[in-house]
Amino acid sequence: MQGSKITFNIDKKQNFREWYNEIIRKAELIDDRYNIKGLIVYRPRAMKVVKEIYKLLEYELEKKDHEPVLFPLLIPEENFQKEAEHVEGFKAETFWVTMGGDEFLNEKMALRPTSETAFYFMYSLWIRGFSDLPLKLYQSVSVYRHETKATRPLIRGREFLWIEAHDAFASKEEALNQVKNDEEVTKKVLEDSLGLPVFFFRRPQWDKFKGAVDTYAADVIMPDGACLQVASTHYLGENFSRAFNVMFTDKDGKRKFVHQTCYGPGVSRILAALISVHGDNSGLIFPFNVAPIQIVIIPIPGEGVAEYSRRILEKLKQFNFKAFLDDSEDTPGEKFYKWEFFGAPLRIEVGPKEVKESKVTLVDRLTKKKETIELDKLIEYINNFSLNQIKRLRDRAKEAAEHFIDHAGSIQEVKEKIEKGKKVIKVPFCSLEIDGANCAEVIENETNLKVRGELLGEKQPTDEKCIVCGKSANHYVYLAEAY
RNA sequence: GGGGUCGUCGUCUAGCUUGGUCUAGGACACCAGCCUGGGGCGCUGGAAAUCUCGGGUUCAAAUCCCGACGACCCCA
Repeated sequence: MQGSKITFNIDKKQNFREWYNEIIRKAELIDDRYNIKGLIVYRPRAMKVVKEIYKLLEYELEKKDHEPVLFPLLIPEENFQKEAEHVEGFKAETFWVTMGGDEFLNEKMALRPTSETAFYFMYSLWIRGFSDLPLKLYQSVSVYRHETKATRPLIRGREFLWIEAHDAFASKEEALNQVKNDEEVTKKVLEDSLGLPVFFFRRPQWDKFKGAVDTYAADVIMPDGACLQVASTHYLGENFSRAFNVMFTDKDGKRKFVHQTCYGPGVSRILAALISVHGDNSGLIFPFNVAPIQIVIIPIPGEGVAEYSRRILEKLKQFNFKAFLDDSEDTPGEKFYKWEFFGAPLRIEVGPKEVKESKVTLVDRLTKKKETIELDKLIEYINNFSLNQIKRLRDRAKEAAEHFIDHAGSIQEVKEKIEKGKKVIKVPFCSLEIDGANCAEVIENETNLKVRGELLGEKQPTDEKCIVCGKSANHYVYLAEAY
């Protein structure tokens, strides 16, 4: 692994898919040579980031009163079939365990594609009275879906990592409020900590989670302008509590069904977005706070350099920075290229000059600008850098996303905007209820774009017409390609 | 769901059309030794592939045929 020479020369803007396919393998993030379709190995460089992403999400969820649990991987068919719409939605892509040794099982068991039917079976046992509510639990696990479409590493796999939070409330209002809560968690982690701008939509009825009343979802705009759904939150109403008989005795003494929500941020996909949005033609760029190696020290051989660089490494470790001293036999130039490719946000160069003057030379991965400072100022500099770098990454990502966004007042105009390279187009639209499905289909046939939904918290049209049927428009919806 | 391209050392590949000369060639990476060192791709030597798997045709298969598995691309 040491000293491996990387030749990487793919233009991200021109050829994003190829860029992505190459970088995830060459940067040793994943290995998709595992011999089952759609299952990949997460290598250390990816797994370290995955753990950081989990940490951020779990921290925010727990701040909002969620507690961790771990449910079994297997769900008995009996549970699975309780909510009719849910089974319909998932049965085509569920893996089933049918045998134990040589014996066929009496009842087959599903490899969880999602865990509503595992959680709510237990919720019916746990929830008695209003004092048991709200119940807010989450688990950090992998789920399994027998994807029939083409799989794509980290983006669409038959196994992927996520968190699923399952919340039960006494009232509809509290449940609906949880959706806003989930939006906040998503934005806090994705935008504030990871620098990934998200668009939080209410999805149309024809595109909702099977079994939900309403689905809300966060999309990240990828470098090719297509949307990647990185988290979704579902208002389940009483659909599942009725199916699983999850009831409580309210303050008025009456037995009532709980109101539920569930929230699923997709960690695999968040990683895919992180790689895609921040990387450039020289390789990966990680935000400082989640980088597997935050600071790499490259010695330029000379009098006292080895010892000086070891001293710096020790100091950085003392301050809990993830630092690495590359004292391999490669030439400094080779190391520069290598660590830029691997996305280390900050590089320290130390050579004879620095040793003599008690200084260090720092290079920012993002701008590649060099700066030499006093060794004494190093920690202060890094603290500053970590705050500052995420801001710059976020601004840069926002700019890249906005570049794709536009609006239109007719299908013709949508087509013109597409011609001009726009990929996410806001239009007035009749209805997100099932009666709008026909218009969505027309749009998809004409433009290849899907209706992603209405942006939460955005002003909706007052006297505009749907661009397809001409009926009065109730929503501004965003049209985009989707992963 | 439909169509297409492809699978040879760790990686990228040559060979496949016209089966035998392939005991499978190269480059990069790897290992050993040298050299060098502030933006990489110097030297010498070494190890590394029963050609994705299963079947078939043949005296003979990386090469031809069938199937499976896997990867990528395009369309719905």
